[in-house]
Amino acid sequence: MQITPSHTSLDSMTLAAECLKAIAHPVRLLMIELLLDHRMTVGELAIICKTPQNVASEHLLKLKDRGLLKVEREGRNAYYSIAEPGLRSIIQCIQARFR
Amino acid sequence: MQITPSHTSLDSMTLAAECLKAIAHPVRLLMIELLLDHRMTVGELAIICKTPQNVASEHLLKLKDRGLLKVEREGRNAYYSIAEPGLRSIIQCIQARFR
DNA sequence: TGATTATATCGTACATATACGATATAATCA
DNA sequence: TGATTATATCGTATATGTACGATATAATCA
Repeated sequence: MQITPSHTSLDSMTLAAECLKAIAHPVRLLMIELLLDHRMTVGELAIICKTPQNVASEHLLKLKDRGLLKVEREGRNAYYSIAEPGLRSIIQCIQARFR
Repeated sequence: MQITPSHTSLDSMTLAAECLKAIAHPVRLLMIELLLDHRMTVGELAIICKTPQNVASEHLLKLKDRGLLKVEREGRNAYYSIAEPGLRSIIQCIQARFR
């Protein structure tokens, strides 16, 4: 009988915690929720989330750096979209609890 | 057609973000995962999570203060258990992605 | 080319989170 | 009662996160 969790257990918890920390911000949650519908530019997200352009950009880069979002550049626009499919189910859980 | 999200949208995102922040820590994630099976004392959780007693206590109090855990005192033991049922589905999503 | 637009980056001030050691509280035991 | 055990709390040093203003980069337009 195993009582003490394996090392991989705490390791995977660390990975999961890093992902959750990236999500755990009101603006970033709203961005993810919006991007689950369709890709959007930094400017669009900034306006909808009522946040300055550079702050929106920093939030999006943070999510991208952790592999949760991806970006496609077209001209001077940057379209962000979901890169991590698992986000949908997590957001669904959160919506089920907080709406 | 509504483009700008309602105030309640950002408000509910703030609530959700606070909950996620509370969860977003390797030790607290592991604690929640363990408590989904059955209640445990501070000391048991501290040993299993390989963390000092006072640190474990602080993590548990943080989760309790946000309504995610509850505590039952019996003698000099404090048994913590899940208070927020929605935790189970969130942890399941995380396990599905990070195991 | 110069102006405008979209996005990214940088430095920084401030807040929050975390871990730690020491100690307090409170129940139980010898 | 005094010692032990389980838990909680406190002060603090350090790290991390966040927002902001200013500015850089890079594409497009007149």
